[in-house]
Amino acid sequence: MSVEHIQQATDAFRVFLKRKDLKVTRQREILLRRIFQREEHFTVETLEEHVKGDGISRATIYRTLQLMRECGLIEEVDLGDGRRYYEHVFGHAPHDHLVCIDCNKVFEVPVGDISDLRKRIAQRLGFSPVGHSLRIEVRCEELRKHGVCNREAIKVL
Amino acid sequence: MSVEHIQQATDAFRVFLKRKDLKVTRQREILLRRIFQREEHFTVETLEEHVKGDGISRATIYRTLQLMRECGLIEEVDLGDGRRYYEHVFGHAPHDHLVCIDCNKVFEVPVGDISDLRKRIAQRLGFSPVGHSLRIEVRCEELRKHGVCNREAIKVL
DNA sequence: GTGGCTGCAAAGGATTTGCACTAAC
DNA sequence: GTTAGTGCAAATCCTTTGCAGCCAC
Repeated sequence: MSVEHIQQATDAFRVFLKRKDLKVTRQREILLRRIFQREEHFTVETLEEHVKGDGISRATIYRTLQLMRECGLIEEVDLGDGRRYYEHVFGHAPHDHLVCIDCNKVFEVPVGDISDLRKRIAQRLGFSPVGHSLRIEVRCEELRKHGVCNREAIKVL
Repeated sequence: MSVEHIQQATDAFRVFLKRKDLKVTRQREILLRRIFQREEHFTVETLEEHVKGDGISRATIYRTLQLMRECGLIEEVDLGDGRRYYEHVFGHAPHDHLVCIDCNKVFEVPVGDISDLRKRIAQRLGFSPVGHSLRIEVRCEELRKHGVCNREAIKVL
């Protein structure tokens, strides 16, 4: 994650907070930095790991993630295992997820053609699309045949 | 839901159970019938409502839904509110969901073009697709402009 | 100083699990 | 009869909330 993107996110969050008469606190700044420094996909649990030692409670993590979502800095991701995953939005192109149900690896694919598709689908019903979440489930052929999968996940959780 | 589809589902479930040396119980048969008779989208909670009086515990519902999922009779649906929804698979064409973030109505749209798309995406990475989940978020223009939405949801939860 | 923020611990809600009893085969 | 299934209640997991003290502004 580039320094500029972290800065961009930090600024956006500060502006958002000010506009809502909310405060820029130590905890909020640290969480934002950690999220944009280290992680692509994360859960509350992994994030808590990564701020261990910074003295930030889980309650604050939940509350802060909520704010960042409202601010549009992070998004919820459905990876199909029931857990709540997030990813930050700056610094990587929008993408969808391909999840292997054999080896559980997660691959990211550019949104590409789905943009047109979702627009067509929404317009057919008279709506304007504002977002989408697409998860494609796949199986490794290698795994099925030889019991191993050598394919590297583009992003491993 | 047509009688033939209920029969088809019942048979499939029985075969599945036998093959795994599991038992065809009163509870499993009732749950299957209720699911295929009445509901398109449902949660454990609504299902529990619909078998009230049949003496089936919540634990059994959870355990049975798990089996039906393995059997391929029902699927989990992501409607984006964190709750776990299911839908049965027989008797209606595969479809995706379009969720209005203004009025919370849910519309179903035929899978159509996404089949090709997901195949292309999966094959680009060397996988075979086995399923997908697509949720498109939209806003009602009417609601935004006039504070009301007269559009009928194709399937309301 | 004021009003929002935080940590803590308790509460909530959904789902899972251990166990003794019951039912399917 | 044997083996799995069920109901119940307890346990677990994740998330939210109430409150007293703390910190940004």
